[in-house]
Amino acid sequence: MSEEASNTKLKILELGDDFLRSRGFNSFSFKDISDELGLKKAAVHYHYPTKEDLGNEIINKAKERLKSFIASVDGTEKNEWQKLSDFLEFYAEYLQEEHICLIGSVGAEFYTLPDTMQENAKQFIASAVGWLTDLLELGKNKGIFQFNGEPDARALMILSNMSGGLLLARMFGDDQFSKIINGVKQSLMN
Amino acid sequence: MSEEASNTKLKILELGDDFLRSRGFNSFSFKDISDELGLKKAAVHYHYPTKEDLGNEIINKAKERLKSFIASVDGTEKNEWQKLSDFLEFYAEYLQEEHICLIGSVGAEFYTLPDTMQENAKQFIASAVGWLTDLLELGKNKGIFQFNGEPDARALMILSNMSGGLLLARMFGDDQFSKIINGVKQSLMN
DNA sequence: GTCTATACGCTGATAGAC
DNA sequence: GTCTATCAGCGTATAGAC
Repeated sequence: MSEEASNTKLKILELGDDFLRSRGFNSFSFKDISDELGLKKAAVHYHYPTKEDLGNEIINKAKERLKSFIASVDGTEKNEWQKLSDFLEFYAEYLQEEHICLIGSVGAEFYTLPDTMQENAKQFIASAVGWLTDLLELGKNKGIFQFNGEPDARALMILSNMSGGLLLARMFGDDQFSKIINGVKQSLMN
Repeated sequence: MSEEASNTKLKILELGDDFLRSRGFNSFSFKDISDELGLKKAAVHYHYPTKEDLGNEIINKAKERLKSFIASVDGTEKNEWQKLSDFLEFYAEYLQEEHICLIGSVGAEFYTLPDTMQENAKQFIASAVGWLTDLLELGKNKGIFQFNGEPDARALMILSNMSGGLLLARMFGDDQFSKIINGVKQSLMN
């Protein structure tokens, strides 16, 4: 039935997302996906004709995840400090599945990816930078954050801490990522 | 003659290093290398029997580069601030060749790599963390750096800034990396 | 929606001639 | 040291049956 069909499509997408962020785009294949789901490669191609299609849907899904996060946090009474803390936790959760974020997975192979994926990923990450920049600026104006320099430079620093931190955690353990999160928070207090 | 032979071997190594840090380990092939050098795949296999061999030599070369950097800086009158500044510049130079560092390139595909490469990369990056930690500790004790928290947490933060910053620079331009470098310096002054 | 069958180039790797 | 030849397997992708 059509419900199961769309269930397959969703499973493919989720598995693709898993593979992308655990191995990299060029290190998984449609066969990996079909094997894991107990079907044939052709079935995967039915749902996502090309790997580029799948890749873009994975990025689109990440955009939605970010949108959901923002909605879940901006529509509340939380102050800027709590929102930032939630944002950092959003990244920390990746560790549970041994994932890195799209900055790392897409960035490392950036020049090998189809143009549409490069553009799509840029948009996604730019919106994260934008939201974080606004948060930092507002929080600084309110006196909740203390830091020198421009909010957008700080946003880039924090995102590099998150993306780079997830990479380092793979080699040196999750506790190293915790140190980075604590360091980021500390850097906004003093 | 044997000089040209070892020249080929060196060219393969340098090209492999270039490919690894611009595309990723699973996104270049022996054919890419042989094509670029105007020879056949078999010739590449003669110098590096397996891709794993080549990969490990690339990492070994990175170890030497780091060693050279440290030697060039620790054997001088430079103070800790200047050494740190040189270290950050060491990363900034990657931008000229559109490279990322090994934390990014190896980290993103970490679980797909042979065990020997994973171990080798860990060693390399651990030694960078170690040197930077010592530098930060010494500089803090001398009053050259001002920061809260442990030196090793700071070292991880700075390395995540560098590795993540190189990834972000691919998407948003080299000037974004400059902002991060300035931010890192600022974070050690206030 | 999923299957079989097929296409064809690329992959890492080896054997043996020059 | 480099070559030709060859290998088995995998890569993305398509055509057409069920």
